[in-house]
Amino acid sequence: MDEFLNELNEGQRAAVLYNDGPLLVIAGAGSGKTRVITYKLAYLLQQGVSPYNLLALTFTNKAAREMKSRIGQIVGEDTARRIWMGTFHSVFSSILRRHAEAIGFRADFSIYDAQDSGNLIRAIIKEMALDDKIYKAGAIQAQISRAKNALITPEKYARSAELIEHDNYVKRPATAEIYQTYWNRCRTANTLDFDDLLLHTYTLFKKNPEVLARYQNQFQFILVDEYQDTNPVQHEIILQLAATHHRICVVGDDAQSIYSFRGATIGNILNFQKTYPECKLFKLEQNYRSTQNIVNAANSLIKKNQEQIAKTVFSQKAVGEKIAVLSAFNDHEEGYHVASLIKQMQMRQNYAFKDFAILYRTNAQSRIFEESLRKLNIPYRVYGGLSFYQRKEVKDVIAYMRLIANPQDEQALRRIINYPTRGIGDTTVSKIIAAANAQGISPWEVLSAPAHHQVDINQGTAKKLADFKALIEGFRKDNETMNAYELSTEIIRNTGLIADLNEDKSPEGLSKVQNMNELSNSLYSFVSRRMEEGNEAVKLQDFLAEVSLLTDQDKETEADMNHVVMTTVHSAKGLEFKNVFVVGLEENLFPSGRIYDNPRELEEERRLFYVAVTRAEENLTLSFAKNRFLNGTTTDCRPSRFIKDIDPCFLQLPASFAAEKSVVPRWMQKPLKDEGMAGQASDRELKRIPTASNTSHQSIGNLKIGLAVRHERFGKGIIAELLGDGDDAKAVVEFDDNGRKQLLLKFAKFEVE
DNA sequence: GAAGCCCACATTTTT
DNA sequence: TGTGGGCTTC
Repeated sequence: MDEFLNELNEGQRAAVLYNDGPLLVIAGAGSGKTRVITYKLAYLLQQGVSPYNLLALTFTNKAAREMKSRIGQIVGEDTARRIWMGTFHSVFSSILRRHAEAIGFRADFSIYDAQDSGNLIRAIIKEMALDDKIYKAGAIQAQISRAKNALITPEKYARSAELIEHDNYVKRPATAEIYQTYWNRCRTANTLDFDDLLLHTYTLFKKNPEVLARYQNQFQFILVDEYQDTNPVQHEIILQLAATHHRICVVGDDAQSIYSFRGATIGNILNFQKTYPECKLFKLEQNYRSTQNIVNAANSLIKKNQEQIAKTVFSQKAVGEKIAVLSAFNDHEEGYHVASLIKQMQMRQNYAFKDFAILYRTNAQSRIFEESLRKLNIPYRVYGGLSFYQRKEVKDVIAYMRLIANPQDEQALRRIINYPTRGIGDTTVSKIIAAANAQGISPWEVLSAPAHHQVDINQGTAKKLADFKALIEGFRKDNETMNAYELSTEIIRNTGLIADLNEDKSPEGLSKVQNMNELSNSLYSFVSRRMEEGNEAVKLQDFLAEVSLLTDQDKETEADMNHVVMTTVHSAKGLEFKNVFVVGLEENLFPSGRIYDNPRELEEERRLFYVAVTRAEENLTLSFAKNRFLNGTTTDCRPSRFIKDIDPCFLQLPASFAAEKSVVPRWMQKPLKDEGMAGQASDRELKRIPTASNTSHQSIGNLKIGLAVRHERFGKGIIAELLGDGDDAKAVVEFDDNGRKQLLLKFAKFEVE
């Protein structure tokens, strides 16, 4: 049964077998980190440790789930399921629910997501009559989050000379007061935000030694994944829990620390050996993912950073191809190059579409690649952007659930008190909130008995409030007997939510209905899964506890997907692809233009690029454009310094690509402003051909007259005419439902049916 | 209360 | 360019 240990290399095995004290496992990119973690936990279980005594913290629910299932294959599902494994937030939120009273909350507290926090902060700024041009909600929110991550409560904040000075300096002296108000309001609303889940855990342990002792005793062995991305509170909680036995294993790669903007401190991993002087260090340096060229190029790149733990990552795979560098005249050409290369490699080298990824620094860059891929009929999927759980229609349903579970929830109340419309306007809501604030109670309490709380409203409004209250109370009653799925069905039907959406016949409206159905399905599977696991009554509260901490990353991926993946480098962490295109490698884009000359941030950007480079297994292509349309204007761009950071012996500017460039269809190019610009373009083999406007064509690119297309807004249609060239190229489409429209190809959002 | 208009704004986002 | 928020108007 120990044979799984044979599947490990020497370094991995050593890291798995050592469990007598603190250990730091530095796991280079592609070095089999997950394997080490899963085998270590499996090994401990085999050694007779109870799953109940193991705590494993991951950064996504998905990672936890995958690891559990792999451990399950070695030691059995039942055992694996009992391990305390999950994200910091999910593990500690369940601990907090057990001890909610100790921190002054009730066990049914709700969780504010970033949007809820932002809305509340915006409301507070408004209530305090501060200038929202100076007091930007986002900036205040970030400041509060930073404070919480650094264990600074509002009281501490107000006492910190340094912080006060900082706020005065940035002309936001009221920040401390906003923080305090925000804190109080969360308390009244019986809600915690993401940062609170950690900060209150820390406080719970600090103020209640007997509670801490219980968990110290329970968690005999603690393992933390992605340690390079932990923040100070997380680090402190780990120290608290491991204080008695020091059986703590942290795993990570300092070279892949890319979340400092969210409070992560690379110092946690860099200084781990100082925190625990008796700590053993294990380095996993063999990369099983990428060719030698890619690994060596990545090494040469990361060497430019100062802050790092020395390591020598190596690959024993083939030397492989050199890293291709593509230069494009502009962003559109870059899109075309990448798309046509993908098509070419897919056809000639037998790659599947899912073997390709396009990675960029900012989400906004995806659009042009979408256009280019669509034009070449390449299936793709864009990851990132607005997540499922952040969609309005989904959040609305969840807001009802939250209010039912916890009527004090101010943000949930605000969201739905007048949606669907029931005649309770802003004036009334403001009165209620003002009264609630004045009396230090929740808006729900005021709303429940307006007359008793000095709210001056007319009879009509009072009736409407009473009806709303009755609606929610009715659901609360249902919640006593129904399971989460049944109740959600009631909510969707009886509030008029679905009726409201059904009014909207536009494609957007349809997709909202679909999303609501998807949410309903997810409730159904949640309830059935929990019942299979032996729970009898699966309540709304159970679903909420989980759903508040879910992200799109946690959604199951379709098994039969075969599409090019497009995503930001941040979200690509942990993924791997045979062929990777890292695009937009220009100064002020990657590295971001916002870092100015801050060397720390430059190093983080470089690590980000390192993450991008190390996603590739076989082929890596870097591309940049000389001109790019950014924030509403065309700007000149220079190639990123990061390209020069890679030792040139691993790079290649292949001449063969030059031939491709002349094939760029004119309608994919941006028009050149004048001959001078055209001259600049000539070295890119981009010939300018005088454009005749509105010439009729039989076909442009893959578009032909008579072809069926589907437009995002206008629906299905047939191409009737193709006109013009370059930027002026248009398709005249006869839509089934919307008649004849002339669409500029440059912008047109349609795909070939 | 909803639609329409104007203006400011524009990294990254595992929870 | 595009989006989201706030304000105006009916």
